[in-house]
Amino acid sequence: MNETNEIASLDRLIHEPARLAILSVLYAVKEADFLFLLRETGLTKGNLSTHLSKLEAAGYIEIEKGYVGKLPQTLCRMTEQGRRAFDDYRKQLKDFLNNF
Amino acid sequence: MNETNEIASLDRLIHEPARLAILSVLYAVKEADFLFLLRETGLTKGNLSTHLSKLEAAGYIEIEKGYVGKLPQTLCRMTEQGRRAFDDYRKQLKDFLNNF
DNA sequence: CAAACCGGTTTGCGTTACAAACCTTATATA
DNA sequence: TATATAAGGTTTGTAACGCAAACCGGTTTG
Repeated sequence: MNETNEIASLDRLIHEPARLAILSVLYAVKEADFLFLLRETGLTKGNLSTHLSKLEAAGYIEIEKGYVGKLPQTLCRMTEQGRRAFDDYRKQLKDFLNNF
Repeated sequence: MNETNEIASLDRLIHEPARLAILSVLYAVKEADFLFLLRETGLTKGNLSTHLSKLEAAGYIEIEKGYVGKLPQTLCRMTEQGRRAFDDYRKQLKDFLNNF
């Protein structure tokens, strides 16, 4: 019935600005390492690390740990599930904005 | 420079879905009492009460306590400051969505 | 071989959102 | 007249959260 009410059902995992920033990057590039995300989002390392873990736990991204030369590298990419969730989220937001 | 990065600067007081629901109602009606907001947002009483207090503390809404007959009544309306903040928030969101 | 650096993770802490419990006054019931 | 019950909110308790500082294993530099 009430459109504005549906805002309450927003996916809070995505709604968090830090995660929104991460997902925005991953949505566009399909693969990004930790340091790239760090620069792109402006988050601190600790913060980025925990947000990535949450997104992974939710099944929204995949994390692949490897090495580049002798240095560790954390590679991230969005899953199909993540892509769908992000699409849905943006649609909800768009619908919400259209009420004004 | 980076557009997606700006999502980090979203007003978190407004960004919270419960408060977003409250503000959406108040933006439209200009004056609403506690019980109306309760029905309209679907929040619990405790929750609504604390969110209203936060919005008031931020200067985004005004709260006027009075009586209707012998029953207490809490009347809420958006301030100009709140209206501007809400407008800004929506604009930021809209800009964000336009990146996709 | 110590110090600084790299790529992250974990810890500690203040803040938050939430609903249950509670409060005050008013009305209904027995 | 006691005593539930309801109305309209507020306060309390608690688990989860977001954040940056501190930390960690390994590598390179001085």
